[in-house]
Amino acid sequence: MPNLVRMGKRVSLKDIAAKVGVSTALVSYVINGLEKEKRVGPEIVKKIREVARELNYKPNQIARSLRKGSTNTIGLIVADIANPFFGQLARIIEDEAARHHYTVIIGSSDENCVKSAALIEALLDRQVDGFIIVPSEGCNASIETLVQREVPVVLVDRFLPDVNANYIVLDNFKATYEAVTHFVAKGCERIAFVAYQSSLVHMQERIRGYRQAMKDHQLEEAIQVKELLYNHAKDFMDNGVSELLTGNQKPDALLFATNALSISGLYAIKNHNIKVPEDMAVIGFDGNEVFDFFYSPLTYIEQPIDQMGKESVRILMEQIKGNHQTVQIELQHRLIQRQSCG
Amino acid sequence: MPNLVRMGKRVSLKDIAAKVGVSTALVSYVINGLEKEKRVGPEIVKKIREVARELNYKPNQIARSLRKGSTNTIGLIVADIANPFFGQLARIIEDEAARHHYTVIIGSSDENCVKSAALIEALLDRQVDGFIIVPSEGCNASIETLVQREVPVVLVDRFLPDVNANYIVLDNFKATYEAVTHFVAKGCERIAFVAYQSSLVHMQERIRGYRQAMKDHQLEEAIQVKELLYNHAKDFMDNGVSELLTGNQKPDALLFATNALSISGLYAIKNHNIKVPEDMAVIGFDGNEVFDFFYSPLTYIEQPIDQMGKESVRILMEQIKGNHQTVQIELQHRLIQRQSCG
DNA sequence: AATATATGCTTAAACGTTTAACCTAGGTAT
DNA sequence: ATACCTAGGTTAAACGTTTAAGCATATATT
Repeated sequence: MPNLVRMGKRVSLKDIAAKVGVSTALVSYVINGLEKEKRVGPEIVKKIREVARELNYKPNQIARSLRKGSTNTIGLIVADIANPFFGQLARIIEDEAARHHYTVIIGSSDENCVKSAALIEALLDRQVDGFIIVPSEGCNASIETLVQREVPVVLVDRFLPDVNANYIVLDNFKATYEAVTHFVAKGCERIAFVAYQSSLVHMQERIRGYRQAMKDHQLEEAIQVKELLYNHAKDFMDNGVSELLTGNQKPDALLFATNALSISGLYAIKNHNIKVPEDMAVIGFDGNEVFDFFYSPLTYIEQPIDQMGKESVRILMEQIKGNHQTVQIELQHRLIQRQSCG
Repeated sequence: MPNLVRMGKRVSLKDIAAKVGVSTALVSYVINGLEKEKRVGPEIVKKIREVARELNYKPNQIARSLRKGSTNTIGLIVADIANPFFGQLARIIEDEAARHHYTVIIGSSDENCVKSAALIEALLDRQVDGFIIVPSEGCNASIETLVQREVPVVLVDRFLPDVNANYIVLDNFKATYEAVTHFVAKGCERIAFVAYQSSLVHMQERIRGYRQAMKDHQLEEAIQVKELLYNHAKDFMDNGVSELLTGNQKPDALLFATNALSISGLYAIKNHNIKVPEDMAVIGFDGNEVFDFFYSPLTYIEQPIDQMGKESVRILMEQIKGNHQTVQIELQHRLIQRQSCG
């Protein structure tokens, strides 16, 4: 109630109808550009347009949504909107959705499947027309439910192998595979991989790509994967790296599996006064411009984030329109060479 | 229509009412925990609860919003959600709003007042209950309109001097003032300031703080402010800095007015092989962890972004509840000392 | 015995749209 | 004259809630 009092009541179809002296139906037709189809008289059309402008009429989307059963809103669930990777992605999705006259509601799951499920619930209650989701570990059930209920969903950045949902992801296997190959070309042999401990495919694929490449380059015995916990990555990174550096298998190259890991890792490297690339070559994942500030600018695997964002919206729009073919896309990375590999 | 077909129709109050054999009113009361107040019989209460759970009933927030006239949604307009500063801010606001059972819809204005106005319109059409806005240059009119209409608004990061709206911002004057003072303490004399060309108070205050500090330290004749255009900052930064470095007033210290400017600036500095802090001391605004990667980790002015986010939500909630006292808050910065000032 | 009070439930309007169905008057074709 | 269209409108239901108002019945008060 307070809103109505405060905001002096917004003008509705009824107000226009009253002022023009017609029914709300006619006004609705005109507002929605159906005047031909619904055969509204030309003078009336003109009058309605005038009055609508005069009263500064804006349709109430809530009412429209209730009636139409669709809200022109999509829910976007990312791991953390404060993470620049997801921030960029969100921005692209926001713009692309706007082009389709859709609004985006963003939620951060913190890679936590309980939070993720709660977000999905909340967004469903708000009747979003579809979802773009960066799925967390263990959220198979809630995504599966969405798919079952035929709620339009597109997974992005990662997918769930046992859920038959649409997705658009990077070819992660190839990405790390080529990173290792690049290291090898630069003469590295003891290449270690710092990843998150996660059953999610994107991480598993990155690990698999690393392993396979190591094998294919006859470096199988030098394989060394550090899997850190998401929540404790920062705390353990220092120890993790120390361990790596004091072990009997001291690596000459380090591959980081994500943006955040690169940041933490570079800190550790800096603190340990390790020289890049002389003592150790480094490649990161999802690099961004700031990594150029590292004294030896970081060579990194670039994801086609723009394409990922745009396509995810495109696919979702298709699904919302009723196209039920599941779409599953793998995009290719680009290796951006700087100076951290010599 | 397609939604209803696809999603197999969500269960409504009516469905529960029918199954239990009561009116929807009773169900509504029970769902909303008004069974005491509205004197619903204990067995009926139990039955309704059971059936609700059994049918997995979730209230339709759209319908509720239409009826109640409030959506439990707030609109957040930032310059660019892909910018980490705003990403962090958005994240804090998201979490804080969730604690109050509010959902946030984020829009990016690109510092463009037309876009900003369009976003405000779109969010109003969606009947948001209030706004948190990072105002762009020239958007006074649209904000003023909101205030006039008594739509709850809180400006954040910046405010508009001729609009009497709630705001929570940094004491920008003091921030740059103390940065200059810090430079002076480190022995710098020819301190230059790289800012955006903008009439917005936050920028003007930063410039004023710089100027005043320079005056107060008897360095008035060394005052040098470079004001760059938002859209061309990256392009011009290089030239701008070159100019600075070849001019007859070559500075021995550089103060950047924002995060983005620091990034561009550090690039230029790196490209020009300028030694920090020997050749030039540097202080940034809104520094974040990645600046530690610069070969000489950046000393920066830290904004209490957490407090800014939380308080903005708190103030907005007050306003939505009907408290019409305008609240205007200035927060204090912290100077984080690293190595870029010697 | 009459009246008040409490209890437990129903009715129906309202929020602002959309839209199928219906109505009316004039004009055309037969 | 009859039937039939067409143009231009109205009516009212529906979307899913919330909530004021009303209606019984039973119990308590005088």
